[in-house]
Amino acid sequence: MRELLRTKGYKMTPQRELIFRAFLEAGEHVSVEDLYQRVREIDSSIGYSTVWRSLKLICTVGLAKEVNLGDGVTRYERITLQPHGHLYCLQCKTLTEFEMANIVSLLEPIARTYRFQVEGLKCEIHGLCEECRKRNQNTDSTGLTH
Amino acid sequence: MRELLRTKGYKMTPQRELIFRAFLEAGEHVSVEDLYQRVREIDSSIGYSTVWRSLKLICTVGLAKEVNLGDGVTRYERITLQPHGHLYCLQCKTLTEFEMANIVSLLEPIARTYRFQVEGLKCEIHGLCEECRKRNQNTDSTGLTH
DNA sequence: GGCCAAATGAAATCGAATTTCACTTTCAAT
DNA sequence: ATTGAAAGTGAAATTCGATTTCATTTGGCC
Repeated sequence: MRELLRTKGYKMTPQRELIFRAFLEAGEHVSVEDLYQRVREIDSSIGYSTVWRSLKLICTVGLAKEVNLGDGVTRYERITLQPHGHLYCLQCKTLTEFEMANIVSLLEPIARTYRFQVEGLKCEIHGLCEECRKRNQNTDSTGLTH
Repeated sequence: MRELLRTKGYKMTPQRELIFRAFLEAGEHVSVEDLYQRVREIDSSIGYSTVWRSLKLICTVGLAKEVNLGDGVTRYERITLQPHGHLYCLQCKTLTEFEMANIVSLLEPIARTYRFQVEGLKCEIHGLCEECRKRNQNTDSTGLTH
């Protein structure tokens, strides 16, 4: 880790050490706020902006990327070898990943058709997860709250 | 239009008349700011919040939906019969649509596998469009500015 | 015409993201 | 080990789009 940073001209610090570890140990898809809370349980002197900057840095060195779902909160997820899409529950905000290699092989020809240089592919299914649907049946019948 | 609103309990007003028309005449993918500028060229007394509320209303009555690309600006696009994905140029921010019926037929089984009730499907290709790539060759060699 | 819920516009507020700034720390070159 | 320049830190301030508030006006049904 220290090496990875150094080769790109960044310094290792105790804060980064802690934040990077917390990020890797956290499940997928943490927001700055999520990680900030986790980190401050261990060292409450670490500032929000340091966590924010560290997450940006983690992205810069290629270990993670931002995920934006349109709910106003940016999440960060580790970059994985195989491309995946997201099932996003509009109610509980839970993210589930699904394999999308087969979809990628459809998207790439499309990009080629439009002479587009691909930097990233994204596939999302927004809706209601099984748990939320069950929960809704026991309470109201509308499904969504807004 | 007036009827569509009335049946859902909304009133038609001169402002809405103008904003709705401007939205339909505008190309796809306008932001609130975009539409506000267009509208105020015709009637500069119309407020930003009215434009914002009208776009929300257009979504509510089912004529448009929000598109979020992670660049901090919400765009609105007319709902079309056939599902489409977006080619999003990270440099000039231009959106191009592509047909994705074949991808939808891959996504639906996935949703079913996860017992997910689908509310919306999204497919995006982020990258550089042909124009921007050409433009970059004539200036710098890095490609992206940040 | 008259009512009254809905709509409007300006300004205020919200909240996440990002920047500023004074101070501290890292680390490569002594 | 020392040190100085560059990078990093934390608190607070700022930014900026989205959203709400509120006093006032308006649409459309009686």
